[in-house]
Order: sequence, then structure tokens, then C-alpha cells
Amino acid sequence: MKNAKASITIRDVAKTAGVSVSTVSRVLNDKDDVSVETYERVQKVITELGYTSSLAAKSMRSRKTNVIGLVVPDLKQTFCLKVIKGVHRAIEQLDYDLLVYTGGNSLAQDRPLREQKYVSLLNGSIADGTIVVTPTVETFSTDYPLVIVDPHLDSTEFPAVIATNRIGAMSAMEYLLGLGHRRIGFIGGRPDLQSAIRRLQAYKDSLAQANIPLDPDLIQIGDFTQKTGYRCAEKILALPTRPTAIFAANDESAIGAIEAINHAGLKVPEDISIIGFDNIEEASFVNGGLTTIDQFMGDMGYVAVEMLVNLIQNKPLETHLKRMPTKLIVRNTCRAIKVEV
Amino acid sequence: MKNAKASITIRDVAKTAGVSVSTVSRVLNDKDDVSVETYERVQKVITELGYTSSLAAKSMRSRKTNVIGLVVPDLKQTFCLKVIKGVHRAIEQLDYDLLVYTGGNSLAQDRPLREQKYVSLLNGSIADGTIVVTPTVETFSTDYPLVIVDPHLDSTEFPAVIATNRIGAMSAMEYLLGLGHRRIGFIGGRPDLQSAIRRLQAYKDSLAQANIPLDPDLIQIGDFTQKTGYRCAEKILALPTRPTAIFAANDESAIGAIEAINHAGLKVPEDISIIGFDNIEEASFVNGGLTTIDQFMGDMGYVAVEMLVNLIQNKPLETHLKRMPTKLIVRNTCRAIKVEV
DNA sequence: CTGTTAGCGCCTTCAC
DNA sequence: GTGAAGGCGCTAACAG
Repeated sequence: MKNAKASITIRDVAKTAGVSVSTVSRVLNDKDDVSVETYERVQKVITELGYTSSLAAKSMRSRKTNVIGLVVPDLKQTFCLKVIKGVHRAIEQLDYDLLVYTGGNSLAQDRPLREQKYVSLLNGSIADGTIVVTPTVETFSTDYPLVIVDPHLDSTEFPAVIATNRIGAMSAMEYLLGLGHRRIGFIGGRPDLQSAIRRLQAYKDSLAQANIPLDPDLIQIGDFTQKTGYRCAEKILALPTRPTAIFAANDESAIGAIEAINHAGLKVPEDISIIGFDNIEEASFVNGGLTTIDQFMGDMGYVAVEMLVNLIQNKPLETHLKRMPTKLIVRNTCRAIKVEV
Repeated sequence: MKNAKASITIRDVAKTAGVSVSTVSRVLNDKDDVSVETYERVQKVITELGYTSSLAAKSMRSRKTNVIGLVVPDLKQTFCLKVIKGVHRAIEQLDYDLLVYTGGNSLAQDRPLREQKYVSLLNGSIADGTIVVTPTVETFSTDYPLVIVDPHLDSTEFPAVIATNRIGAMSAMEYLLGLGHRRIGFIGGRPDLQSAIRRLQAYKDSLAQANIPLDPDLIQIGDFTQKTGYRCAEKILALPTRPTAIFAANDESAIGAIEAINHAGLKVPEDISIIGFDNIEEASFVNGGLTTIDQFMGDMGYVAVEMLVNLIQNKPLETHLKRMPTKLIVRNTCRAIKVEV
């Protein structure tokens, strides 16, 4: 633009070191054939000038940046944050760098476009590979490594990491059923994600297994946020015969539901039991501890990186779809009810 | 590497559309002088081929990427998260894109290096400007716009956003003093940050104003984390005469302190009053609600973006150092004590 | 309106 | 061991 002094380039380094550009490039990339003497002189100039090579230029030339891209829908959702942390942990250990793109309002109309845009922006250009978390689109057009965490319902094209949603949800229902609950509400999440669908299906199947007829009114679908959790719970509470328990497909919905229940003058777990899914941090605070299913979100991020790095290095993948374990965490939002015959 | 088909470039588009590369570039950048006919033909080819321009190449050539960089130390600290959210909100409205770099273990030895590395990596190369949150270094070598949120103690070179830490901390102390507390402990934060230093100074000054002699043993310095909050509180509790209140320089330390207090068999606020700083989300849950000072972290991020964009657009800055308001939030972790004469 | 010509900053042959 | 030349994908003059 107008920045006269601009940033200093490889050429400035070359000039002040009295060598050619290519020599500087060599020391930059730790090539073998540079005399120790020259090497040190150049290094000295580099630090003196505070030179850093331009990521843009480098990645353009050498198809290898050592950075991994991460596209997340939102920074508000704890799920994403936890995944990011896991990704981060892996990145550090594997000595890659991480660039996160977060695509604005997760509910925005143009979200699919932005997702695609950012994948193409990062992938192959500035990043060697990209991880996408809970995408709204089924597929991406990219020729570079891509791994999806909690994939879209119809997504099979790319390797993905997903929790054992079905098993986890079954164990939640089992727990509730074991406590004597028979009329159980369900608050679902984004119906475009495999995770949400599988949890819902598990809810239905558990009921069927227990010979409890399905009441469609008991199923309310939100979008995994606290707000819709609240709304869904309101609807469920307004039913002629209230359920004795609610299974929320994630903790944020569960927290919203608890709010709604309290707001209605009821108490958890005295009047209604609540179980969530995710085991986010807040879960241990809310209402004396939210009973939930841990899905080890951090590990999902970690594993996603492992897979991606394998892809980048052209190594074979163990599995195309990696399933992560889940575990019931019993706290204080569920209680047994006496079963009436 | 080996990707034979590689990604498709502007030249592929040009070739299949039967025009020159520059024409494609023109439609890409919505230049005026392209015939509607050509424009549409090229657009068609672009979508057909699924072409996306390489960020790397573009940014290299045109010193303008429309992306803003954000360098945060950590994703574990709520402070950072809140700032990010604010940044995000601003970014959306201003129609920029956001690339976040998060520098691994915030306690790592090489953190200063990584900070600098990422600033140079992003700034001027792939980002038009960068925001750095709670840096460990005083300065950065960059010729492009940079704004700091909660700057390092000695940092004055770059524009910055900071809370009215002194005023906020004074009001916390005022509140405690007003409740009759005379022996007040202090848990400090990272001594390299202006925010931490100012809160500590306010603690000392308040005491002086109230004619209460300073007891150095009552001051313990941590690093703004829950863990050190716990440790610092332990030390304070082990004192011969225990304080009746503790002012923790941020909420995470305060939460750690509460844990330590509970662990020691004492209760908050019955035995000891606690006040924090930040008003993070968890604050409203912990111990029935943590009394704290809100520093509107989200707004700090928002304002930082505004400043940065002004810088990018070469507009004058209102102030070099923007001070954000703070506000006392009274909840349930402080109580009045009877003053003995 | 559109093609041609120069590079941006860097890396990579290929000579010397 | 080191320099010169060429080109990555793209944009910005300059011609026509």
C-alpha cells in the first residue's frame, strides 16, 4: 500500500550478509551444503534484522507449510473448544502449527459457503491439511488432506472422528430406565449431524427395547444450544402428562432445560431428572453436578490430528471412521422414582 | 508433493474459459471493465471447476487479504475466550475474516518466541493486521498494524486495550473495606502484565488510604490460573492470623482459592469472604455466585478490532491506549463482619 | 474491454 | 559451497 519501509525480505538479508538469496534460502531450510562460516553469518543477520520468511511466499513455492488448519463453526460451543484443545495438544507434540478459522455466526445463512470457502482458503494454500468440526455441508472440494470431527449425516467421503454416540446414548437411557423412569423426554440436537441422529435413534431404540411406546410429543429438536434447550424443555413441560426425566442430547441443552424447569417452579432432580451428553466443564457446577455422558471431546481433536498427519505424510489410515468411547458420569441430576404398577 | 492433479489454478480457469489470466483475475476481484458476457462465462468455469484462489498467492501479490490475525496464549483461560468472542463479533460486522493462532502451552519456555513467530507469520503476510492478547514480550517486530489486549508491563509501542484495572480493583477493595474487613489477603496474577500490576497497586493503595498497614505475607502472586489460586490461598490460610477476606486478581484464582478454603474445612463467605475479577461465566455458578468485578472482556476484543481496522485503513486512532470500564458485581461470596475496636 | 508484461518473496534446479 | 535463472499463483500497470 504505502508502507515504504515494508517488511524485510530474504533479499535484504542476502544483501546485508553479502551472499545470494539462494544461500539465505539454504540456511533457512537447513540444507546441508552451506559452510558453517556462511551459515553463521547469515543466521546472525537474520536475527539482527528480525527477519521472518513470509508464510505466503513460502507456502506458494513449496507446497508444505507445516501448518494445520482447523475450521470450527463457533467459539461459543464448549464442544468446539474442547476439540480445539485436543487438537492443540496434538499439534504441539507433532511440531505442527495451528491456524484456526472460526466462521462467524454459526446460524448464519451463509455458513455452508463460509465453510467451503475456508477449507479451500486454508487447504493446500496455507495449510498442509485441515480439520473441520461439525460441518453443515456433506462434502468439500479439496485435493488436500481433510478430516472431519462429528461429520454431517451424509458425509462419508472424508475420514472422520465421531463418538460412540449410540452406545453412549443407550447407556444414558439404560441408567434412566434403571432408576425407574418410564416417561422420558428427549431434547435433540442439530439433525444434520450424525451424532445428533444417532443419539435420537438410541433414545427410540431404548424405549422400544423396554417396551415403552414412543410419544412423539416427548421429542423436541433443538440445535445443541442452551437457548433451544430451554425452549424444548418448555414445550415438554407444557405437556398434559409431564415426563419424570429428560435426556438432553448435549449438556448445553441440558443446562437450558434445567433453567426452564426451575423457571417453571420445579426442581431437579426432585421433580424431574436430567441427563446430558458431552461432560463439558460447566456440567460439574450446574445444579450440584449434571449427570451426563462423557465423550472425551479433547481426545476427538487429538485423534483427528493424528489421522490428518498420517494423511499428510501419505501413511495408511487405520480406519476411515474412528469411533471414540463414551462413559456415563453419574452426578446429581437424576434420581430414582418409585415405579407404579 | 506428489499430488499430480494438484489444485486448479487461475490458469486452468483462463484456459478452459478461453481468456487470459488477467481477465480471470478481473472477474475474481470484481473489476469494472469486464464485459458481462465474459464475466459470466468465466464465473461459470470457476464454479464448474470448483476453483478458489490461493490465499497465499493473493496475499503475496496484493498486500491486502481482508483477514485479521489473532494471537492468544491459550484457549484454557476464559479471559481469552471472551476476548475472542468479542473479536469475532466485530469481525463479522466489519466483514473481515479471522485467523486465530493459539500458541500452545502458555507456560512453555518458548512462548515469547512463538508469539513473535506468529505475529510475523500472520502479519503482513496473510493478515492485514493482528491482535495479540496478554503477550509475554514487550514488543513485536512488525511493520503492519498491531493491537494488544491487556499489554505487557513495558509495552507502549503499540496501541492497546486495557480495562480500568485500578478503578475496578479499588472498588473491590472499597467494597471489602465497607463490609468491615481489615485484614485482607491478595492473590495476584502474572506480574508481567499491566493488568496484574495495577490491581496489585490498587490493593496496596486502598489499604494505605484506609490506614491499614501492609502485611507482605498477605500478598501471594500466581499466574491467573485456578491452580496457582489454590496454592496462593493455601499459603495465606497457613498464616498465624488468617485474613477475613481475600481479593483474587481474577476469577480463576478466586475459584482456586475457594477450593483451597473448602479443603481447609472453612466456608465462604462465613469464614472468609472472596472477591474476584473478570466476571467469567463460571463466576455465577461457583459457591452460589462469586462476587467479582466485571471487566467486559468481550467488549475489549470488540474494541481491539475497531482500533485495528482503523489502523489498517490508515485512519487516526482516538487513543493509543483504550481503557474499558469495570463494574462491581455483588453475589454471594462476601459478607460483612463485625468490626472489633 | 482484453491480453501482455512485470514482478510479489521464496525455493529449486543447474551451472560454476 | 555458492550464485543465477526460472517459476509458484496471482495482481497491477501498460498497451492495444
